[in-house]
Amino acid sequence: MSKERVSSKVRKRQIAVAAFELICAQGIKRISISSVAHRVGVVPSAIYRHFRGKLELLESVLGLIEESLQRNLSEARATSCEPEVQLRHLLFLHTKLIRENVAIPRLLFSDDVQFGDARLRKRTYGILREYIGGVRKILDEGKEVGRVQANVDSAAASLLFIGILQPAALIWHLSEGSFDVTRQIEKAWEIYRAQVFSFPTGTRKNGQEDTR
Amino acid sequence: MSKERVSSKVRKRQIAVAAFELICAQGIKRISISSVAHRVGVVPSAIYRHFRGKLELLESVLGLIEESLQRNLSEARATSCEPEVQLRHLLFLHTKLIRENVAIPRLLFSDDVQFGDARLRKRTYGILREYIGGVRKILDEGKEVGRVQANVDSAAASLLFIGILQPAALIWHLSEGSFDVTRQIEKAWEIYRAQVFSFPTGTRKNGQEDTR
DNA sequence: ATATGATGTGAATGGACATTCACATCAAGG
DNA sequence: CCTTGATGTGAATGTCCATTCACATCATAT
Repeated sequence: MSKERVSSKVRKRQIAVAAFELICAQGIKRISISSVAHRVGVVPSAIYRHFRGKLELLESVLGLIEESLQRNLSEARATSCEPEVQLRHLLFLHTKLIRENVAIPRLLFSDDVQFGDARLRKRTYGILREYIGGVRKILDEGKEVGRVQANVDSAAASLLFIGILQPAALIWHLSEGSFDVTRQIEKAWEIYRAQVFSFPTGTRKNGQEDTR
Repeated sequence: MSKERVSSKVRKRQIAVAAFELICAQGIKRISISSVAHRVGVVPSAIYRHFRGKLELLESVLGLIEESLQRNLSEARATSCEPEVQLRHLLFLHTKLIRENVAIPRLLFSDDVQFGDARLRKRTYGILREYIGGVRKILDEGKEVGRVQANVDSAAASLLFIGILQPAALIWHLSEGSFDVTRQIEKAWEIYRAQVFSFPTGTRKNGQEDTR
């Protein structure tokens, strides 16, 4: 059936990628050992030569997602030393990533992860914490050099950063593409940026806490 | 098996509620006609006296969710005529709702809805649009009376409002409750509020667009 | 009181799926 | 060449599930 035999290391990745792509295309519910095997060009039982079971396969897919997110983080940090530019670029990359790989939110929010094995949940938690931690680091560094408002809570701001995109992506998917996600992100970013970042001159004043 | 016979109208709701509670407790994947029937105290085939199939049942659960969200919206609007207070209260209600009924995000983001029947997807889309529309209305009214910054895009701001809570709820659930969701919401709201709402005096100035 | 329609039951059917196992085939080293 | 371990195959098993159907039972209107 398959063209050739391949070393386990290569097959393992092939299988994980196939599963990832299937989730993108059809959602989590429809991936089965059978469907993944078929996509790789192999018989279902062959999967078990490389994974102990479905759980281990899903863990492997989470690994792929982790890679993508980390890659984005690195790329964003490399673009500029300006925290605002870094974060803006990260938002751009994140938007792109999710548009092209619906599998990511799909899997991360899926039932299998959220209610399935504790191991999957912990793994997912770790991945998200790492990513959000990266965002937070950008903000904290920005604070040090005075580019980020000192009175902004960086933990909260890093999560809210995710909130810029998450609802938009959801609606976008439900609307079957008719919703203008790019515009939404743009406008939401403006709101976010204006509050989180200091102005270049560093002389913005707007009395934050003593008004209520 | 069941204590008594009940009219279809009542049973229908019982069944929908049972399904909703099961989703809360165990996630979507584990609800089956069997499990729902068992929870109601009835035999699986009895479900089909009231619903054409599983799809119709899920639609019915979506109806329950719609009710909750609309109820929150009404209650929030009734608390005050101040848009800021209304929105703050809505955030509070929303937090509470999601903490107590994990089923809501669970179902709305589930595979069954996102990749299942187009009908479910449209229904969900409608529910969310209605809810977000309500938020937007609050913001637009606020603009009219000068309580909301005129240069804020209300469509974007209403979606970002959802973004205050959504990522926090996700992390909270993954962390198995150890994450302090209340504090996160509080801080994120501060960021949001400060940018979206005008100050009581209406004299805030911070040059929005000419800085980059 | 009895006919009728609504509600509930138990058994049965068929499909999808994860997993296992005995066997086949290949690649590489002795 | 031939042994050995890794990779792949096809069939089989057992479980869970949605759905259907013939039959039972109740509620009520006539």
